[in-house]
Amino acid sequence: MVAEIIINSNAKDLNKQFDYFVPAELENQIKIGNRVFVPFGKNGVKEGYVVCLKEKSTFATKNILRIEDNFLSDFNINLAKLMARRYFCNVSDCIKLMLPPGSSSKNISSRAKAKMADFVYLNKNKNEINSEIENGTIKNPKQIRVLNVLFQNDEIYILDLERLADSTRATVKGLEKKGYIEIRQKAIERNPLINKEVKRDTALKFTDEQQKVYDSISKDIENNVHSQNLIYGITGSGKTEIYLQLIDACLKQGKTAIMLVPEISLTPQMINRFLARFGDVVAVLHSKLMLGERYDQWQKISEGKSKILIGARSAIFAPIKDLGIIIIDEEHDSSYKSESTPRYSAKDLAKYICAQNNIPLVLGSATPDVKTFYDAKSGKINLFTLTKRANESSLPKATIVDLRKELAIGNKSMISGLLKSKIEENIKNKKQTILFLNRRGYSSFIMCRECGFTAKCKNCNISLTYHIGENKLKCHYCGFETKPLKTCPVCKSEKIKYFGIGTEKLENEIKSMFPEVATIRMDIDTVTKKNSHEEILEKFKKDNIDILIGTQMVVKGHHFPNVTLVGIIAADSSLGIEDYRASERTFQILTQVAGRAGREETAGEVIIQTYNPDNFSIECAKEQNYDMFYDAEIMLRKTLKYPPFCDILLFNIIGNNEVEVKKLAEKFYRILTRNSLEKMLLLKPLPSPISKIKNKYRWRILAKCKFSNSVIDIINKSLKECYANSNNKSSIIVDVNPNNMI
DNA sequence: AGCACGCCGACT
DNA sequence: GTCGGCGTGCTC
Repeated sequence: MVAEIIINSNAKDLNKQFDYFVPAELENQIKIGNRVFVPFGKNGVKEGYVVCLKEKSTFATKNILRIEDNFLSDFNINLAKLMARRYFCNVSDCIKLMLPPGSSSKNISSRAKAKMADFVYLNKNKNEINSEIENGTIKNPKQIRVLNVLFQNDEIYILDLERLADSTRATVKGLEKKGYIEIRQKAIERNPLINKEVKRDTALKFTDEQQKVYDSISKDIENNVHSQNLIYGITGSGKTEIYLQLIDACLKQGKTAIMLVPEISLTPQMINRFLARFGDVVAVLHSKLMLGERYDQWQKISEGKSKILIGARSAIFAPIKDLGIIIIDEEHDSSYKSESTPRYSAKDLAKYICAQNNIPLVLGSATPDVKTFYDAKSGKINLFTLTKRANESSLPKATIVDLRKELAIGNKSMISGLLKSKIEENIKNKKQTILFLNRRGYSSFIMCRECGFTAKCKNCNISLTYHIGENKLKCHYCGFETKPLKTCPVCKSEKIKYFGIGTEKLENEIKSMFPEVATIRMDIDTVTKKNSHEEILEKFKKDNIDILIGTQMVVKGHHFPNVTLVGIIAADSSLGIEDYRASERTFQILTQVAGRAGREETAGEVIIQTYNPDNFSIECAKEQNYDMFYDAEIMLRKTLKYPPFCDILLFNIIGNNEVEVKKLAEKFYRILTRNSLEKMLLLKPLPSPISKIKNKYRWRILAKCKFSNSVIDIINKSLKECYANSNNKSSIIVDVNPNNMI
């Protein structure tokens, strides 16, 4: 028997199958998906995965050395192959996503393992021991207490035994030596959900709107029908309750469920809501878990102990069986698209997985992705609209402030007169305020006014940002740090000017404007530890801090009943980016930030400061009107031929040598042009907007096309051709509808 | 990717 | 002569 093996390597040349003999003694246990070790090259041993079994090979075949483990199914292997073709990467890169957490690590010692603990068992029967106690063979009271505890427990954790019997390790070990008991190592679960005393709750009564959604989708679960569904409803319209009851419907039919949420929304409150409804059949997977915790959650899912998985994007690869539904909450969120190899879209893959399993896919959002909404309007996706807010609270009142007029009347501060007076009023009324500015640090641009020199990172073609807290200039791309400049390194002038505003400067300005006010800042610089994100928000809420200043991190997760004012300092900051989704991003983030204001009985207020008061995405965000935004945006997309009317392909050419990068970009462009058969509209290769990051030079080629099977073939063929007998060390990264055009 | 092979210049 | 620089090609 011969097995086709994919070698675990990210080398371009090794992204193919290699044939190996299956030794006779392994023939009855070898399966597709096995992880194996094989001899490879002159005298190397490599890890690989069985992707196919067949009779014979045309190659001079070697023997498989051994089978390592068996975590992958046929479905996994097929999915990995499909992804490799579709996302232009190696099959082994995709397989790694599906293996237990920690097992793809090269360093054996850092691999996740089951956590072992000592458990104690009786080794003789109860009656025998009892008579020995009665006749005085056993007379040590500590030993008797230990044995008594063991009479009550078939199996007990050694520390619990010692505590319950008020004894010590010496006593327990003594009993083991005499043969009365046995101590065995057993895998225990590290549970991130432990210590959570959550009161169980039950299903809430649906509104008519909710009931309609539930009826339709639960029917698909029951009948094993694949459907795509969008639940479009504003915050507070009760999407989560529908999710909960759909998942409950799955459980009742012996099925399981995956719910994807953006990484940042995977907060304790969110998890608690699921624990309250479902208890310990819930598993979570996200990046903040320790490796061991992640491993155990994965294991629990694999063994079928967990029926519900809540996780960030990579949770779709978890080994859950009998899947009944996949739900993607906040489906517009950009975190569902991976920004590193493999650059997959969890939404697209979820669609595929649901179709393969004949189960419904549910997408939910208050501000759906323009492409999703287009598909919903055109009937490709079932559209369910929730119009009523469950708690009948009213939308916040929003006002736009024109910062140009502010400048004209001589206000050079970042806080407009109106916002200042509103903050004052809020402080007086003991209400809380959130100020949103999507840029961290103090100043983002440092220039010599004498000669025009600007402070740039030595590794990246980007200006350094001044951080006043650490008194350093920092690069937000590579982490490079240097001392702030007092004199210009070129002309020695002292006229160094710091431009641009960040959250640190905003905090300083607020503090000097309102000296006695308590503020708290939340951005990557203040959020470092495992739970710090949570801690800051908790502190803001509990200690009733007057003002929270933050980047987009403040947008999700928490609900602050006492926040009645939200100030958006610079609404245009995301408009300027060179990206077809700039308006969509701006609308979404503004709408979400605005939604933070006043969700209880007090109506909230939102002040939106901008230099572009007439921009439609800002205007629509002010009105909190998604439909109005969508209608305007879709017209633009159609005119300009942007998604959903076509796809944007970004080819990033990256390498250590500037000349080589340019050469490869031009070569690839020539090959692509020749192969594309007019199916793609290709733009000439140019240096990327940020032409160097982490000392790597960057060029790019942009293309517009309908991303079809034939286009995938053209690109794969062109990549192969381009890399074939080339000594160019630069690489080409293909990104379809990238989050980031930089 | 990692490793061997081989072609060429440099040097004891 | 022969040591070692790295470009080239192969791994079932």
